[in-house]
Amino acid sequence: VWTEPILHVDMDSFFVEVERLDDPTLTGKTVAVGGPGPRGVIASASYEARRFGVRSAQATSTARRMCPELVVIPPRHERYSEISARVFSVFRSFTPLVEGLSLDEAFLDVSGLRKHYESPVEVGEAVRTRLRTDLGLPASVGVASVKFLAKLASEVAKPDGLRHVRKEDQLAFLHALPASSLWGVGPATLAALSRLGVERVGDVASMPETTLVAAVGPTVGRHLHDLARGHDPRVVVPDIDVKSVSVEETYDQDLLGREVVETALLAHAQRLSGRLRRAGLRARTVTLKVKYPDFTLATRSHTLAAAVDGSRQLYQAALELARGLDVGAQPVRLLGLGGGSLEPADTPTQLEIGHEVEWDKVEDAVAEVRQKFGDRAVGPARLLTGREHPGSSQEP
DNA sequence: TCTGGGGTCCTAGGACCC
DNA sequence: TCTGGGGTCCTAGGACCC
Repeated sequence: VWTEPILHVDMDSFFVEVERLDDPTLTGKTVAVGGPGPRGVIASASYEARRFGVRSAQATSTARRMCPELVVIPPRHERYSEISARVFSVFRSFTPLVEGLSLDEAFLDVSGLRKHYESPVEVGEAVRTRLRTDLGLPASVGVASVKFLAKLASEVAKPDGLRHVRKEDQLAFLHALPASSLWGVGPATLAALSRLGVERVGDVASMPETTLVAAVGPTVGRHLHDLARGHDPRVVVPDIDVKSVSVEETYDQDLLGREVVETALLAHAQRLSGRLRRAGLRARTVTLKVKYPDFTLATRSHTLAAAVDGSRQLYQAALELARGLDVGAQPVRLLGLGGGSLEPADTPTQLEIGHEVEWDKVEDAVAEVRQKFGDRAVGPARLLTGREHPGSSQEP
C-alpha cells in the first residue's frame, strides 16, 4: 500500500478560485485572470471558460473572441501569495517534506505517515478535504511511486479529483500518454522527437538511449530514457531557496528613445528594490532584459563587488547595462530587471560614504510605505504624469 | 490570434588561477 | 620558451515550467 508515497497536489484554476473567495458572485461564471490590455495574456481560466476554448497563455483578445461573456480580472499577485501561504501551511500540517513548485502546487512525501493513515490515497483525500473545508479551495491530487508520475496523475485527476497510479500499472499508464506530457519536453524537444517518429511515451521507451542522446543531447536524452521507464531518482526536497528575483513589463506601446527607457528602468529599479527588501535579500548580479518588437531577446548582466538592494544602486547598474544594448535607437516591447546571486540582507555590508547611509534610510522608509500601499504609492517626481503632478495645472 | 510575468536549469566560451 | 589540465567564476542565450 505504501509503494506509492509521493503526492502531487495542484490547486484547480488557483487565481480564479482566489478571486471567487473574495467575490462569490463570480462563482459559476466564465471568469479568467489575466492582463486586460491589448497585449494581455490569460494566466488562469475557470472551467466554465475553458469549455469555450479559453486557455492560460492565450492572448486575452483571442479569449474574448472565443467567449464574449468572459469576465477578465487583472492579476493580484500579492493576494495569491497570501492565500498560497495558507495552502502550504495545510501541506506542512501533514508532513515537513513539502517541495513547492509554484504558488499553487507542491510535492509531498508522505511515507512517514504510515502509522496515522491506511494509505497515501487516504492522506491525499484528507489534504483535499482540508483545503476545501478550511480554505474553500478545490485541489487535485496525484498519488504515485515517484515525482513525475505523481505530477502526471494530478493532471489526469483534474478538476477536483484524485488519481492513484499503482506501481504495477504505472508503465501502462505512462506509455499511453503523448510524449509532450513528459516533464521537460517543450516545443523544441518535441520537434526533435517527432523527427524520430515518436508520438507516445511508449515510443520513447522503445528508443535506444544513444538515439535519444544523438537527437536531443546527452542531458535531456538520458533524462527522457529514464522517465519513459518510470525511473525518477529525484527526491522531495523541502524549501528550496529562491535563486533570483525579477520584475518585467510588456508595454502597451513600444518604448522609443533612451530617456523613455531610462525612466521605465527607474520604475523597475524601485519595484525590484521593494521586492528584495521585503524578502530580506540583496543581489550581487543585476540582469537587464530587453525584448524588441520582433520578439528577439537580449540580456546583459553584471556582477557587483557587493550585493545591493537599494533602488539607486539597482538603477545605476541598469543604466550601465543599457549602454551595452541598442535601446534608444530601437523600439522596446519589454523591459525586465532582475537580481541574482542572492544573499540574506542581514549579511553586513560596508557603507562607503556618509550620505549613502542617509539615502539608505530614505529608501527604507519608501520601501515601508510601498509595502503598505503598493508599489506605485511612492516614487520620484520624475515618474509623475502631468495630471498627478501637484500644481501642474497652474502652469502657464 | 498574436503572443505575460515570474521563475529554474543547462550550455558554451572566455577569463583567471593553480 | 612553450606548454598541460583542472577548477571556478562570469556572461549570454535558450529551453522549459506554471
